[in-house]
Amino acid sequence: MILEFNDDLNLKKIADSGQCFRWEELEDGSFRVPHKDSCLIIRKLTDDTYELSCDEGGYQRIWKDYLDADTDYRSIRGRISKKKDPFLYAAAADQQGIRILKQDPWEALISFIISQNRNIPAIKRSIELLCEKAGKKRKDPLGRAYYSFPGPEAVRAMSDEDLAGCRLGYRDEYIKRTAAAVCDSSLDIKALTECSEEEAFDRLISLHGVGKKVASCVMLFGLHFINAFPVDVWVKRILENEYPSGYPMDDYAPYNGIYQQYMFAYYRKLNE
DNA sequence: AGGCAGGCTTTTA
DNA sequence: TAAAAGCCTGCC
Repeated sequence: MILEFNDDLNLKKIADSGQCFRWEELEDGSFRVPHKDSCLIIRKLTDDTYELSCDEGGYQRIWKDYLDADTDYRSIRGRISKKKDPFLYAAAADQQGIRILKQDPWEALISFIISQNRNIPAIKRSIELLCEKAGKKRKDPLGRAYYSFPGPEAVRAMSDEDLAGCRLGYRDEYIKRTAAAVCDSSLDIKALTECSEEEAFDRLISLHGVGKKVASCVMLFGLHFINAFPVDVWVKRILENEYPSGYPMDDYAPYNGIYQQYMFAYYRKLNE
């Protein structure tokens, strides 16, 4: 189908933003986007039209929500004052096109446990290995093979050898225990989306291997609490270097997560 | 209570 | 060799 889309949407920027790790750019500039049991091929045609491999029904049912299409990112960017906050203003201008995807919470949880203390290429590699070893082999809309993200049972059933083959290092124990916690319902993933922000945070950090940073990422990218504000090494530097007298977190509620993402992507680019 | 040091696997640059 | 979208334990 051809999709008319008049708000911010830059596929390349989203793919590089560090919020998702399995988007793949194809030769023609389109992107392969796996999500749950589905896979979308999406390509930009003009400023506000895109070619999608799904039909209208599939878009309404799956991808509209995944792309957070009902949120007006342009107006959220428009709330930033150039005068009061030139750094954030510059970041948002440069990173215009980023959206916060509504990813699968389980995938976000495992992905961000894997992410700790590693750079993005290494994260992508481990996740790809995990999918190859425990996911299901599927075909994308172009008929090419890819692997789905394995569910909790599939991860729990992995042999130590297969898990070690994902090059997770000390994190393999975290992954194993988290999969077990979800399987035996000591963590109810589905309930997380329905509880308060505070409650969701508390439940997440109670997991072995999940601290404040990873929990915040799961909240922002998996549970779509767009006010969650993950502080990693880059954001820490931003707060120290650009906001020595304090960051106006309260003024930016409830959009702190979106603004964090602009700053994160922008600052990384500046320091590459 | 809350902060700090050291260790942890592996990859990347 | 240092750093990487950190967390855990132990210590104060």
